[in-house]
Amino acid sequence: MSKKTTIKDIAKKTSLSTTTVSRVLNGKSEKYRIAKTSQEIIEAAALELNYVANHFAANLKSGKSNTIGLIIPSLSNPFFANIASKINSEVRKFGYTTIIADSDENVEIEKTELQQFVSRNIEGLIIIPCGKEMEHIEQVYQKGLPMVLLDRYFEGIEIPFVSTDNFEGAFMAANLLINHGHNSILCIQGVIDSTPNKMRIKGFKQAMKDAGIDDFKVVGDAFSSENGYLETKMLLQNKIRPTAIFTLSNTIAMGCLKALKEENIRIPQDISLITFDDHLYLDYLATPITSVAQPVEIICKLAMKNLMSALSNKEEKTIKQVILKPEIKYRESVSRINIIV
Amino acid sequence: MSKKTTIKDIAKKTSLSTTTVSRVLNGKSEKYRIAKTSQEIIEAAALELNYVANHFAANLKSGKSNTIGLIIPSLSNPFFANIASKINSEVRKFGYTTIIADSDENVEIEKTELQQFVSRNIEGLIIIPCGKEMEHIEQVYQKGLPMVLLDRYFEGIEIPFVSTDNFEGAFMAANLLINHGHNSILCIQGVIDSTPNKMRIKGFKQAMKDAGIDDFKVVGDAFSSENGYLETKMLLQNKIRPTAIFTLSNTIAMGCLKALKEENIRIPQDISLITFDDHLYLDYLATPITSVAQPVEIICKLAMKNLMSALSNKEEKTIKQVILKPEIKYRESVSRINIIV
DNA sequence: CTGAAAGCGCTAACAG
DNA sequence: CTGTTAGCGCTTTCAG
Repeated sequence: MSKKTTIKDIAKKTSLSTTTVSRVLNGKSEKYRIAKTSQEIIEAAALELNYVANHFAANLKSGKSNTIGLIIPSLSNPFFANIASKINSEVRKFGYTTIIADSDENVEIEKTELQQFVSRNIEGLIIIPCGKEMEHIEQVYQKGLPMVLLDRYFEGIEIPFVSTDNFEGAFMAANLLINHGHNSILCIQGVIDSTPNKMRIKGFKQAMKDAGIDDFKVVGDAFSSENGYLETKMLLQNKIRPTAIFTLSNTIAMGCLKALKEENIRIPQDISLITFDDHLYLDYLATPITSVAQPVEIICKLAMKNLMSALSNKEEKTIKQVILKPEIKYRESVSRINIIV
Repeated sequence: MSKKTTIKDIAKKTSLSTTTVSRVLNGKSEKYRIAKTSQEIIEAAALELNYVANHFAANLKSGKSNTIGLIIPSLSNPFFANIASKINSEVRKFGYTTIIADSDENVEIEKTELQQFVSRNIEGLIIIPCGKEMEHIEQVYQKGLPMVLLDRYFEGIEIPFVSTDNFEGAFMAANLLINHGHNSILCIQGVIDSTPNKMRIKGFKQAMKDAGIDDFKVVGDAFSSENGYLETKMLLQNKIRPTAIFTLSNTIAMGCLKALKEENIRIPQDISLITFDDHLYLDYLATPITSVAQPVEIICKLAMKNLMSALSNKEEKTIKQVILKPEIKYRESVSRINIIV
């Protein structure tokens, strides 16, 4: 690898000091009233020598990395990939660069990634925690690093977050099922310890309780299609089946669908399905699936706004925890049942 | 933000030199035969003071960033998000960290991201170019930075790449259509200048030519669902319709599906559909869609192997350009037509 | 087994 | 308008 050009090289070539070169190359010519001619020769030299600033050296001195870190649980989950994409373009708008890390739903990896980020002097952090632990995150937050949690958050601590009203979403979904006459419902959940999951379960159970329904079950333990597949497969071993399934994510629904298809169970004739998280593809399925949609676009924008304000006035640690309302997307996957008494 | 602990702090606290501290903290105790006791007090102190290495300072001196850069055209495209996810975990296996950038299918952003990466002293680069230009990429390559192109590449230059035989894939798809009796075919393409797109078009046209079919058309200009949607909408304005559509990506197919659904056109009764790129969801659609599947897993693994070998022996610039065979996933979206003569 | 000293490339006082 | 000087925090000779 050919050695890189440094400002020193440029200084030598132009017979100016490194300071002047640095100033010109950082757009501070105005501020220091540097001669037009100097500017020109420096810029010409930089171009000719193919100069690329050494970000590390600059950061080491200035302490500004101009970088935002984003940790998400899984890029292969379209729900998160979509968020990553949106955050990325938002961040760019503010003149920062994003570096993305994928924790693979694994706390240990999450911890490593977090350390990586800290050691890279990132200026702000957006995290969708994998949700199993929070100490490591809180510790970094307490050090004063601006941070926003997305989607998954932790209760009872002051880290800012932007999320959806998961209780409400699940409550709405369960009630939709109930109102359609369903009274035997299976709920396939995601990561058990994660706040969104807990809230969803709470909302689900509340609806059951309010309607006086006892015949329900909660199974599963991951926001993955494997989980959805396995749980559905197991369910179908029994002769007695619920009338409806409520999956707590997109990905779980996908696995559930696969199992249902393998067993030739039709939606919604044989079983009804409703899921948390919306996605384009849900509209094109054999039976379009009714979903609880989160306002992803808004979540991302708010998170960024939140983070950027923390970035500009660091002292004032305003606690900003926002919870947005979800919305039901009615499609055709929930059938109306006539209750036989 | 509370000041960070440095090795200096640890040195002071332990009454050892920064050199020794650095060595212990970098796992070089063995190599320098450092006393067990010294190791222990240093490690204890590091833990207590909550030490996190400053990556920039380390890199500035050593020149090793331990980082691989990945540039992809769009994280919101599941095909690429999936690749990002796989690359990310492969890279971790080799003890490196990935930083991901999303060019948003925009060459200008791609150029900026590339500069960002270079200035961050990344050690290797995996790029899925947005495909419109290549000079900036080649320039970085010529400087000696290990690099592999994925999926999209450029012909006639020596940068290593791993891709699919796009000609063959499109040729196979077109022939499948032809063998099913289709003789009026619309092809909706992606980014026109990109090599995969060009090769696919070539394969498609070759098949048409071989079969003596004149009634075909190529439209569109982006690997996006909007493109698929718009082109299909426009198509449906005409009274005369093709018997089959061949979309050159997943995302295009999605948009096409949306338009078809809006106009109540059934697949495959009214029109047949085949698409490049496989995806789980294609199996669960109203009509499961036949696709040309790329061996994504293998592509990612090979790319990494390629990159890692370049990383270990930099002198030997072996040119490694590999093209893998795609595979047709037969599903139900292509109907058999009886030709009326 | 340990340490002193010399920078990596850049920026930021301070000083003209 | 420009330059000198002093580091940022770490690693790496070189020298015990």
